[in-house]
Amino acid sequence: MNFQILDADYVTEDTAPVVRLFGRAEDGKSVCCYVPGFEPYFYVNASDELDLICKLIKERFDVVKNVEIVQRFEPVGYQKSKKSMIQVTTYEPRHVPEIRDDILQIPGVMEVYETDILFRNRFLIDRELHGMGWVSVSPSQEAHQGGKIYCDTVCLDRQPAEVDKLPNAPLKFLSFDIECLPIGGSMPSPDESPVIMISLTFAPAYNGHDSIVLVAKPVSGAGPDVESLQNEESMLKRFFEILRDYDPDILIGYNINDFDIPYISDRIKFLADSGTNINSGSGRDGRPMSYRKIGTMTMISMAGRVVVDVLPLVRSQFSLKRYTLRNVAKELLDREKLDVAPSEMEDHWNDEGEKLLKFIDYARRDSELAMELVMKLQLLDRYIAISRVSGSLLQEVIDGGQTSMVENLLLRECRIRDRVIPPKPDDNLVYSRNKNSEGLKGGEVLEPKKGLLENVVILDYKSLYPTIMMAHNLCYSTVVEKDIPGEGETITPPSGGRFVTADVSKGIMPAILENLLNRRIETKKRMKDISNEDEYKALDATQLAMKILLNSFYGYAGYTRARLYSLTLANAVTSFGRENILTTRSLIEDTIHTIYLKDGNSYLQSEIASDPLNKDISLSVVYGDTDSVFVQCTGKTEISLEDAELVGKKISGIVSASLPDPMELEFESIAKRALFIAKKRYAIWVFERFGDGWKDGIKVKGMETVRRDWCELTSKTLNRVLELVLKAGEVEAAVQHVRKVVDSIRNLDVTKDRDIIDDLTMTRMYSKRREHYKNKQPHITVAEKMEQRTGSLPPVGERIPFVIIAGKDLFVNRAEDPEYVRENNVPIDVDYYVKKQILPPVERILGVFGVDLVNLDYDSKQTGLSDFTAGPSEKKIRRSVPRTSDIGGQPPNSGSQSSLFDF
DNA sequence: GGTAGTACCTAA
DNA sequence: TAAGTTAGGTACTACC
Repeated sequence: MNFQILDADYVTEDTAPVVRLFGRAEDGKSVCCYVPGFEPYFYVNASDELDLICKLIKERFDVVKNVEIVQRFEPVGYQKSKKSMIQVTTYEPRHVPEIRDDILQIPGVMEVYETDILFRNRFLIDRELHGMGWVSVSPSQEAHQGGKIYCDTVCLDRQPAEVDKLPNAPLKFLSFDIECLPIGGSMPSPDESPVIMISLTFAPAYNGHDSIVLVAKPVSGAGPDVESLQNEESMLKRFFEILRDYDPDILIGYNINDFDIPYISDRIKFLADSGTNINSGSGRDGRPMSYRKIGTMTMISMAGRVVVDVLPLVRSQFSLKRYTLRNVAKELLDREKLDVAPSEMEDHWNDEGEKLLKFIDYARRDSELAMELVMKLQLLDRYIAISRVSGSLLQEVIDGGQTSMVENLLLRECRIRDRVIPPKPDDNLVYSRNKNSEGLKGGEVLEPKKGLLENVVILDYKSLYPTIMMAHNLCYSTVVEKDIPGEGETITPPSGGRFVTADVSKGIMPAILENLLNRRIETKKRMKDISNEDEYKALDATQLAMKILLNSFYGYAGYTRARLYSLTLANAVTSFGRENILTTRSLIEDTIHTIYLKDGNSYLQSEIASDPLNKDISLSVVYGDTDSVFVQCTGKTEISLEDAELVGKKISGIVSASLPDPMELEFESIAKRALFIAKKRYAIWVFERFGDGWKDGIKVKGMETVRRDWCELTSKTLNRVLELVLKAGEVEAAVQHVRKVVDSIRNLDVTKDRDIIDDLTMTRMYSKRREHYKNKQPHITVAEKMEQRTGSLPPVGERIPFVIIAGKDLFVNRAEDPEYVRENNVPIDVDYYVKKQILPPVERILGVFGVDLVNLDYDSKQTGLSDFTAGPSEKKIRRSVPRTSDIGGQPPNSGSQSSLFDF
């Protein structure tokens, strides 16, 4: 039988650990496989007298089952040979952390290694199994008789082996959402407010239901997808009954980690304290779900299943102004969330008819939306692929950061190469690392040639940092710290330090990266001749996972909480990167200099005889950031996209040939027009190959249109300006447009059109606890105002919307909650929006063309606009445009979404 | 009026 | 048992 590993843990039977692998089989059955015979261990590094220390450990600690002297490399530094170390095996996994500190106290003991690897991970790593990987268990084994297990199949196997299989098992997804009845309209609390409804959405369907809403009171006139229960107690019981019966692999919800799951858990505890016991068993081992608060995060665990809170996933993958389910559903699914306002809940709940039915349907929508987000946006595919490639369990990949996956890969490769890994650094070590961490320098950003440019070829380095590590054999295992290699056997990066060459000793990290890179290329190749859509998607997710993993190693090396932290290594990588982009620039400008085009081919001067019919194009690097170069092409005649493409490919070929393998400068795209405002701020009209033709679009980087702390009005106005300037070259039309916008704001009657508030709303993240703010911030003032009004402060991490209202006070004090402004007809600070939100960003763009700011605004007391003049750098030209003239081409937006500013 | 310090968000 | 990294622009405020 084959099944896919969803989760793993262990139980103790007769003082010996037995690993449990939970999963879903090909035939759809859920499986729990018991694996006995795997033992916990760790390493001890001591000076001399290993035999004596072995004996001491064995005598002193009765939880030690065995000690053995083994040969291993130390974690960091090039070493010519392995070292004798002690491998200590204990009876139970918990014994490892129990004795490690005492062992460190033994005279002669210097370090302990791998003392904090979770047992389930230790098992997966050593047996070369992977999260979400397929394993085969032989059919001959007897069923295991352990505990109360909610699985279709319970089996026993000492040696489950991984099998190669791409598609996922027929996984079952259950999405849920709870509704609580707030007492007096305030935030519900588990020891006061009952859970009144639970909505469930199933994929695939459960007994013919796609969704069910459980209601904790009698309901009449509801459809078949509503289950009415007598009271809260029987509803909660029913919820867990369905959960166990449906037996989902993935439990989904929106904000369930921080709300629904802790709420249910606490509510059950509260009910139990008042004498009502509910079987809340929900894991595959029949135990309840549990949660722990770690810092600001809540960690959920449920044996055998994976808990997926959609909120953090959406947060990390989409840049949105707000992450309420309402806004996310609207932005990403184009779906409306249905809501009963908290103040009306009680009224709806106490109703017997239509209002109650409406409430029920509204509740249903929430679990449907969470499910839809996961399915339609394929939110899990990438995590499943990362789990399979890195080996970490899916739950860890979803909850954790890059650390767990990088460490998982490192542990696997190091184990094969007999190299041990240190434990996570303690607070003191982290502190001392942080103190010195100013020593890590990053990428090089070239000063852009500001202004409007034409024919800019864009090239970038493919996976720059990973390829640098491979090319120069940069690794923890190659850095020279302990043993001294021979003459000429080392590489010295621009940042200093020394690394042995791959000929002397191939680095572990370069090996991992090379493997990932090659597999990614192979996966991409396979994608080309595959017609099955699911398989294509799985391969695509796999190649993306490999890309993510490739790019995670550099950051890990410079991360102060990493087990393996090396400033020398991280600095080596970035210093090669900086050197590289600078060399690339001079190679392009000084060595290549000009490219000659003839009959659809490109040549260097040395490759071609001078001929007046040739098209010569001279090159200039106008911008570059870390791994990219923007090359402006100038010629005596018009340069076509095809010409620019030839140039780009020629540059790519020449530069790549000059680089060590596998570094590669890739031709990316062509900017027909490009506008550079500052470092990290530009807009380009970009063309990319699309089959035989070209696909074009405007790409904006860093400017206000892509920033969430500017209002929508700014984005819309700026986008229009950029489009006019870049695509049509129509500066005048752009000026005209801005005037029209300014005019509209100046004449705004906010009391009449309250929808405009949406366009004037800015958002900022409430990023740290209030007491840590040294200065007042607009969004924090709003958060405080909201606290006064509703009694609760928004949680840290939430994005807070605000508008600026009229008044004489300081800016920060005039920030106000948009909802409050809408409801109370609070006047908006029109002048702020014109002078601070529209004009400065617009001027940064139009200033390039000599348009002066004063000509874009007029004082509200004046009746009209004066003519505007060119700026000091340009010739004075009259570019007056009648205010009433039409812009043309862009019909005004109509329909319910329209706004005053959609010109 | 210039400038230092804080905060935020983005590029890579 | 929380968390990959640095570079860089812009706005606001307090302060000289």
